[in-house]
Amino acid sequence: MLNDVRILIAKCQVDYSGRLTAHLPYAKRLIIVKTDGAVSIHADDRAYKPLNWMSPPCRMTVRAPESDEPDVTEVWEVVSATGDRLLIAISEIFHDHEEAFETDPGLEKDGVEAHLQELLAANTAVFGAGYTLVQREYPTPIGPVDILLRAPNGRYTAVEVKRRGEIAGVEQLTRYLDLMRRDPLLGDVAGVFAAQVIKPQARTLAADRGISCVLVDYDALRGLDDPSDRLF
Amino acid sequence: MLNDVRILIAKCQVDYSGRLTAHLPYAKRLIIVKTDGAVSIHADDRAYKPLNWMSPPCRMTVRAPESDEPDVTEVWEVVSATGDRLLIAISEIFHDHEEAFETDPGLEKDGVEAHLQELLAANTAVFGAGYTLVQREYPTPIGPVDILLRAPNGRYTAVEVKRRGEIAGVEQLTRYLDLMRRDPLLGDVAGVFAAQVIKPQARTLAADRGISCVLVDYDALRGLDDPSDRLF
DNA sequence: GTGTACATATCGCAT
DNA sequence: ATGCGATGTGTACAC
Repeated sequence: MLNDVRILIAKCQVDYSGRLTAHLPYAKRLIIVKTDGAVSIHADDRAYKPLNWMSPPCRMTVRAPESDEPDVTEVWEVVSATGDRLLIAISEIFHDHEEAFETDPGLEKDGVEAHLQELLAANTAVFGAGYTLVQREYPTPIGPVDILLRAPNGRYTAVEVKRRGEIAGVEQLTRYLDLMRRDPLLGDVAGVFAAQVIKPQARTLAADRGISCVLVDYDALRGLDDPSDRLF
Repeated sequence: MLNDVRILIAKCQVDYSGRLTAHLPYAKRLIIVKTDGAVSIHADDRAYKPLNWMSPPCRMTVRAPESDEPDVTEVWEVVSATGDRLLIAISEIFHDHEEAFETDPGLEKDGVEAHLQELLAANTAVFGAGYTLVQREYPTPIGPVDILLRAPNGRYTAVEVKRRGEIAGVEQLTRYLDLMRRDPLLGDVAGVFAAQVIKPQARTLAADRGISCVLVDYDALRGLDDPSDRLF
């Protein structure tokens, strides 16, 4: 573990070889070395994504330039355990800064799929009157079904929960249904695709597979779950 | 378009609301503002991924702190066209630097799926003797089939190309086959799943669907395509 | 370690 | 804009 984050602005050339090979010709770029060992090389665009990088765990060594690298002042070689290699040839440094950081108190999130699943499991009436919760994360050999319900008439119902409903989610639920329907204890399991927004293609595919769709209003559901929220 | 990239190390608190809501309590962090408008807030770990960010297009305004923010020196508000909002309250600046960049000459990649597809289309013998290329990116209503071949016996063969063969790729090919087989001009199209590595689950699913698998050796194929490469 | 699914995924291309 | 597929996806979690 390094102590400091290093921020370097330098003219550099970069070569990566690993899952693919990639090359960056000489140009001025921002290079960040984090305390977890991660190295990233940024242009002034591409949002937060670097042009090239090495993820930890990896190890960096610095060597002097070879004789055929006239303008290079130093070469960084970053190697990962899987054999990925990042070579950074540095020829001119414009800015160089190191800074110590404490452990970050961390990010608090709200509104991800897990929260949606919790709220739906606690409010099964969303799926129709009389539906009862059997289990969340009901296990199948190819992955867990988000929510398993039982309809008033006794039929099991598998619910796939997504923030945004797209084709892949319908495919996922279809695989679960195929498997569960082979289990005589479950019988002819019904499928429900629940999401905050459902794209037309996903809706069409679901209809074609006999899967019904439920649109979820996250804020309303949270309100049902905790009416005091409405005061704010 | 801003002129400079700004690198700021500061104690800050961050609130994001958009696709989800997220909160970061006060701590020292690295803040980068790129010339494309992107803002990212980094801890000293998590590889190249920021704790919080705003992607362009977005607009940043800076305002003075409210009276109930005693230690705050300034507040950045970053808003995107879709209504996503990032609030950064800055209370102590440790480092602040701006640097101008030129347009980056850009990244050259080799070994991505497109190259694999090119090589396979140019070397149809990989699929068996006598196979001929009908079309690359053969269009269907739900997306293009990577390669369409014709077998020596006249049967059409749809090839899905992946660098790494996983279940999703088999599902994708299955959807294409379902659709193509409805077209009387194509008839009973065969399916081939071609990848550099194929995971056991994907292989099993493919077998279950009557799809055959072809392992591709990228380097050998490139050698076939351009024998001069072997000299290097 | 493998398999599976989520992510503020991001990114690029075609319609 | 939306849809669709690729990504050096990265990351967490279960088996």
